[in-house]
Amino acid sequence: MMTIGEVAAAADLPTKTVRYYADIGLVTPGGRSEAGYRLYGTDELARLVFVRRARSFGFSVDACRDLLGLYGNRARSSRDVKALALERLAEIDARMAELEALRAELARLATACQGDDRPDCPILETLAT
Amino acid sequence: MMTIGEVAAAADLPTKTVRYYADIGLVTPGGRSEAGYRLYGTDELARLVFVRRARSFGFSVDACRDLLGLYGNRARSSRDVKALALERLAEIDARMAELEALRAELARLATACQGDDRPDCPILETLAT
DNA sequence: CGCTATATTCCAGTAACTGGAATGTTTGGC
DNA sequence: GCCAAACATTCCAGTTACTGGAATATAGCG
Repeated sequence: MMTIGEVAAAADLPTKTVRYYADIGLVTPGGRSEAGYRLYGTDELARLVFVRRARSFGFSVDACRDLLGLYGNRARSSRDVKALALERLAEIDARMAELEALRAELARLATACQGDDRPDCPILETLAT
Repeated sequence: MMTIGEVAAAADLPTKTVRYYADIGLVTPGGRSEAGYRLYGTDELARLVFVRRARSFGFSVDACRDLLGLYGNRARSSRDVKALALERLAEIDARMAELEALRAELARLATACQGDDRPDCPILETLAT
């Protein structure tokens, strides 16, 4: 059994985050010491690492909850996992399209702007009208 | 002079948002009615529209504050405006690169996943190890 | 006058933590 | 055996940019 600091180091997560995950019931400690310290086993460590990876893929904490459920379910179907991944993929695509449009317009404006001492600026003009 | 509802409609912003902008000192009303109602003139309306546009370009509220300062400053240099735009552009680029990498990896995993009744799933395996 | 729409302030919640304070526990050295 | 350092606990507040709702006051119309 590891204390929170040990498991946090092992999972490469801030201690604060591990405590937060415990608070919201995402990854709860295996038990508590007599003094009330959270104690984690290798199971919980694996779950913490799993969550860190899933979060790095941009899955929300709620999606991580779902993924963890599937992770720990031997009777799962890969269909359900794939569905979550495709959902996240769609989110990414939507966001990228949005950013791309924004980027193009902003780049156009920045190019049109002289960027000198004078006050005239197509960027401000566009925002104003 | 317009009441908050009127100016919000004219600026195409929720009333709540206009009040919020007043609270944080981003766009303050020109004055108050005897009863304490916020009153806005065409100047403030223009500023609200300006902020809505800048926000839609993804500028943070703080960046909007800077942009508004330049907008209302006849002695500004377009260099300063352009700098803010380029900064935002760099943010967008960074975010897009991040999303692109994420998307590629996630798409790879999703493709490798059968998505059937069986539990075997390379997505979960990747997250777990 | 009364009804309805609109205004006010204040409080709480969102997402996912992060920082800090006040306090309790464990551990290692001397 | 004691003390200090390191680590743990809980709780509160702050972050971003709003949004929803409650309790209350005002305005405009018939």
